[in-house]
Parts: sequence; structure tokens; C-alpha cells
Amino acid sequence: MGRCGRGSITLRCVAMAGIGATACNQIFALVDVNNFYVSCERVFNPALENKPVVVLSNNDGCAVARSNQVKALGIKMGTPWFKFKDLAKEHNIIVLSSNYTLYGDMSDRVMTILRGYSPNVEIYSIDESFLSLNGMSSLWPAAVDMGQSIRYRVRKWTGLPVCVGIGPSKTLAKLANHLAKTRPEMEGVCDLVSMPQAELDAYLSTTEVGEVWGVGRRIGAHLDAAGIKTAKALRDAPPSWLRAKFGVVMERTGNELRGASCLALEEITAPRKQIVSSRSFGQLVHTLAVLSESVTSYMTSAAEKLRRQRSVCEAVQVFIATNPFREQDAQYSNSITVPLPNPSCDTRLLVRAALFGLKKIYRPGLAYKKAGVMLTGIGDAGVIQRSLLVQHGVGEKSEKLMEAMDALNRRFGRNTVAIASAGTNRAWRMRRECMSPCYTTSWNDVPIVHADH
DNA sequence: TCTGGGGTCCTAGGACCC
DNA sequence: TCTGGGGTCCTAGGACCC
Repeated sequence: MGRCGRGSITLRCVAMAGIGATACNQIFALVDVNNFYVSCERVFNPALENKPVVVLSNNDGCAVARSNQVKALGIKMGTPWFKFKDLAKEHNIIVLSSNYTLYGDMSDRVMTILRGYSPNVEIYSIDESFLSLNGMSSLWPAAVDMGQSIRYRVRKWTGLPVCVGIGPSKTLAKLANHLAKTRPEMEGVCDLVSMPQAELDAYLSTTEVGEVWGVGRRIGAHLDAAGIKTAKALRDAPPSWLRAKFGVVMERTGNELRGASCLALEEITAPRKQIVSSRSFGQLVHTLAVLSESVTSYMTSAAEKLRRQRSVCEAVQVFIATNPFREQDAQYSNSITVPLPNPSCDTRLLVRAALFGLKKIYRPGLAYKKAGVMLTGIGDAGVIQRSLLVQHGVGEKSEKLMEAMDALNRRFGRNTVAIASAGTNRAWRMRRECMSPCYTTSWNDVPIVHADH
């Protein structure tokens, strides 16, 4: 067990079986744009500055971003628009529809600036990034100064306000960011690494446990019932108790709060393991024809995402649901997974599979509110192909086939091979022989709907 | 009348295999 | 009057995040 003192905090790096504590002496910064969507809108319309502003979700369904003035009125994230319409009128709240293209572009600008501060950046979401500050102490002897510099530069270059939290683990950096946002005296930057222990304890004991990253509504309520009401109480709870009661994830959160970094910086964005495309409808939908149109359009964009990350998928899932808020209506929701004969990223094939599934789960006489598709079994084309062959018992016997595939891989790139090999007689025949009947279900009779007009 | 969309990980239980 | 043990894979459900 080693001891690593940093500033006046004393941290113990605990050896944790199965928890995977990374090295000591990590320092993370979390940079987060305040009220991101609202701030983006303000950059392009300065008249919104210092006014109450809300950005609404798709179909203008509910609030997804709120200015501080709106938060002060008690309007919560996700509040349906119709529920605060009157309040909005009363307080002259400016209500905007969302513009995700704009927000994505602004996000890129911020992330580019952050890369100028650290070579190790993890883009965690559209409006926040973790930076590794390891080895930065000679450049920035006081991390707070770096935080202020980030705030100044991002504001100056993009017009967006950010807050910076600094801590010895990601969870503490998140907590620091929360403090930087909510305690005006911190002026937007909070460094827990150099904070004296007594002050840190004081902050943690006035922070509700639900504010801790990884503690949601459900577990928050359970912790509360068990007497763990603050971040400090969670930090000081016995790890074995946390594990027994809440599982490994919460045990890790406890360790992170004690300053033992268990979550590493993930700089490389891993390819998605599932890709979803779904929407709620503006109006209720009754017919298979309209549902088919939507599903076709969702699948088109999902397949685009799949190809953009150079993957293929093994199955598509399609789901539909009625409106659960309309209790007077008959309720129905269902989903079906349609396996593909071969891993693919071909839009037409995926659309056909989805429509085949949709037809199976569609029930007439209902009012549908939502539909969507999910691509599953996503992986690198070459790897999936190989694992399928092995799984079906032809692995060892088809060395030559493997060699041929590898050669094709080298020549055309991985995606090409998955599709091309589906067409080769030998591969196809072998697969057909080994497949279970469900894989050979024919959905070729489902008409192709052209999504790209 | 009107309630977002897109992800991740963990766990438990069943099927199946040797 | 008694029913192995260990492993993998798959799925569903529950929790969390933004």
C-alpha cells in the first residue's frame, strides 16, 4: 500500500481486487459548458443574454436546456412544454426549438481549444471533456490558473461560458465542477487537489449524495434510507458494504471519492456497440404504411452511422409503442430482433430486415406514438465473419477460406470483405449448411422501400 | 391536446455443452 | 429418498450517464 501526498490532501492508494485502480498521482480536469444549448443560442443572438431561455427537445416536447433564470423558476430538466407554458408566459421565458447541428459545431470548437491545454483529452459528451493534467505542474504551478486560462480563452474564442473542476479522480473532478458551478466564490474553477482537508470535508459534507457522479435517483434514495446522505458519508462508507449492497460500480465510486483513480482517461472513442435511431411522433400514427416510412428513415440514418465507424451488424431490432401517458388508450409496445444472414452495413438490406420485423409486431387498431430501430451485434467486419464461421463449426476446417478472406481484407479493406464474402459460393454454402433455421428465415419477399429519394 | 434521444455497464437466469 | 461442476453465450431488466 503506497501513500501519495498531494498538496495537503493525503491519499491512500488502496489495492483493490477486481476494481482496477490505476496509478496514483493522477490529476483530471473536467471542463463543462454551462447550460450548453442555451449558451450556444446566446452566442448567435446576444439579445438572449441575461434573459430566461429554454431550449426544447424534438417536436418541442420538453425542456432539454435551461438558463439559470429558468432553473431558478424551478423548471426541471425534461419538464414537458405544456406543463410550463403558463409559467413561461408569465415570466417572459424565451422558448427555442433545438438546433443540434449548431451545437455539434460549437462543441467541436471548444474541444479544439481544450486540446491546446493537454495532449490527453477525453471528449465525454457534447459539452464536457476530461483533461489529464499529469506532468503539467511545471507549466501551471497552480492548476487553478490553468482553469481560469481555459475559461478566458473558451469565452474569448467561442463566446461560451465554461466551468472547470480539478481532482485526483474523474469522480472528484466531476464533483469539483459541480462546486465550481454552484459556489460563486470559486469563480468557475474548483481545485480539490490543493484544497486543505478540512475545507474539502466541509464541502463534501454539504453536497448531497445524489450529486455524486454515478449516484442516480434510485440508488440515491437507497443510500439516503441507509443514512448515507452526503458525498462525505459515501466517501467514508466501508467499500465492502457498498459492494454488498449496491454492487461493484458503487464500490468503485466510493474509491474514486477517496481519491483513488479507478476510471482511466479514454482518449480514443471506441466504436459504438449499438446504434439506435428513434423518434416520438408529433401526431399519433395508426397505419403500417406510415410506421414503415418512419422505420425506413430511421434505419437509413442508423446505417449511415454504422458505415461511418466502418462496422457491420449481425441483427437489427425494431420497436414500436403507443403513448403510455394516454391511459385511456389501449397500450401496446413490442420489439423484435431480426438476424441477418450475413453481417452487413447495406442500407437496403437493413431496411428490409427492419420492415420484415415491423410487419410481425404491428397490430392494427392502435395509436402509435413512438418507433425506432437498433443495430446490434456490431463489430469489425472481418472479426465478425471469422467468429461466425468458427461458431458454426467450420473454423478449423476452412483454413483456406480464412486465408482467402485475409487476402481480401488486405486488398479491399474490412468492410468490403464482409459483404463480398457473403457472395462467394463457398462461404455462403458453408454458412447455409451450418445455420439454424431462424437464420435462414426468408424476408426477401418484403418489398424494398427506397429511403434515398 | 401536448411528456426527448442516444448511449453504457452489471446482473440474473436459462440454454447448452463437456 | 438420491440429482456434478464448470464454462459460455444470450437475453431481459435495471441502473446510470449526458
